[in-house]
Amino acid sequence: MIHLDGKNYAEWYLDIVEKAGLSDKRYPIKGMNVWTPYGWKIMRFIDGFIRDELDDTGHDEVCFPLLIPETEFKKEKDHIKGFDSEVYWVTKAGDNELDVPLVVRPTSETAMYPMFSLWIRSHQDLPLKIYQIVNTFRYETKQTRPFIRVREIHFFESHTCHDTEEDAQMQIDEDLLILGKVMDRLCLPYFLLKRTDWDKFPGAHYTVGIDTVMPNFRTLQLGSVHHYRTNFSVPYDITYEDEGGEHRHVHQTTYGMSERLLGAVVSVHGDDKGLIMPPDIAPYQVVIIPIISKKNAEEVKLESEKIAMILRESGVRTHLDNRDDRPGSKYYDWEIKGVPLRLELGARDIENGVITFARRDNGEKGTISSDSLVAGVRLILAEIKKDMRVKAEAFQASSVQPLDSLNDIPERVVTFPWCGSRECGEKVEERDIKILGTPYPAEKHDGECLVCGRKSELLAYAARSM
RNA sequence: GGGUCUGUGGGCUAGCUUGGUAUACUUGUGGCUUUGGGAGCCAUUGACCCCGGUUCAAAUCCGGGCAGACCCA
Repeated sequence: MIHLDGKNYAEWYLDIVEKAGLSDKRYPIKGMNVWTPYGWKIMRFIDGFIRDELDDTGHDEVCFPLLIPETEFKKEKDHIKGFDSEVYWVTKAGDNELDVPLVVRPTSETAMYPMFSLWIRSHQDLPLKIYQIVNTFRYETKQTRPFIRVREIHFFESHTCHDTEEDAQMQIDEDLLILGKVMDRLCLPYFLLKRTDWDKFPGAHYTVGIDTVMPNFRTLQLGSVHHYRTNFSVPYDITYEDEGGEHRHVHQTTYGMSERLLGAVVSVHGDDKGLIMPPDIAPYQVVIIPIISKKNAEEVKLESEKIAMILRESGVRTHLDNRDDRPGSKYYDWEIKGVPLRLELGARDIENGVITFARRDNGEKGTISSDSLVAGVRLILAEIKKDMRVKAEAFQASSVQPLDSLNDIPERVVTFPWCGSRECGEKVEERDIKILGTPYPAEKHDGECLVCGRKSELLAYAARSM
């Protein structure tokens, strides 16, 4: 196993992804990997939380076609410019060239919006709130990496239409509440930063990026929330009739996050022994290792089956490792996979009426009384979740440093006063860091621009990004 | 976007300079034995990325493709 530190994080990451069975990257297309069972189970839990939260806030799930006619794709000019260089095209069917080439969706605005214009007629149809969980395709030319930079991207995208800009703005507030709930379950801290004008989503009025810090102090963008105003509804002719009989363009938002969430879970929580899964998304929250000797094989086997059954019936995802193998070997296997809590049951435990436990996150060991098994397990899982969050938050907090001079840029997330001009922003970015944006919601920060010295009210965040 | 390097059983790897029988470890399978932190012994399956060229002969040399890793912008 590779030791994890800031320098060899990339190597560690690839090793863990393979050894934990999250993904098989031997599929013979660059950037397109196979979701293997353990990784897919985790992704399904993440998708499930997103689905629950979106359903609870009145979004409806849909599924749009993968292919988009070139004619629709080209309607919003900034949008095409942003994606032109990285879309896949379908130009042939059988032996025939297609009259209208088809784009394989890099995101679904241009697939959905022609339909929105049919669906929406009156203010009573608003707000329209839909989402889908699908795969999208982008022809990445940079180095690919499982979950973090891929060409086939598993993500969710929600799209909403509103009668007013204010209502659309309220949608963004709701999106951020949903984000908070999902990230709590993943034990992931994050920054919300309003992107610079030259870095916002192609076609957006503004973009809020969701970023988290990786062990090498680079930032990873996990997703984003966009306010489009009427930038798409005008070219796609999405209008509604208001109470007064006037036809108006809708205001739109989108919100999306991808499989990078899993990449972040792996990177932020993992250690030298492998993954550490947050209990909420762990395919197995508890693994039971029977400690068998020749004399008591039957008794230990029966007792461990009983424990597994009790836990399962109480809703704890439990795996009983019955393999004919040494206990130590099993410990290593499940540590790589990051199972939050290990229970061991042997002759000693049965005699004392207890079960031995070992926490994956901090290595702590102890015993739980057999009488209070379920309550004890629940309590420990809750503590693990809390401790994982606290630890990850402390790391993120420690990764941020104020920047005093452009001549000496630490390998950290840096903050500095910024006048907001593109000119000054580009001078900073010439130093090999990317401006991630300014805090969202906006905070007033009085200072003098680090570049030009003019009075400034913005605090900018910048970092090397993945 | 520019450059460097690599591709050998499921995984990792030797061999390549100097062309001729492909190495170790691990995993898998069957058996014996063992079980509170990666046990041991025996048997056994399994590979030279693809296409073309040079040659009596190519894992090895040459060209192209595909895939991967690293460095710089």
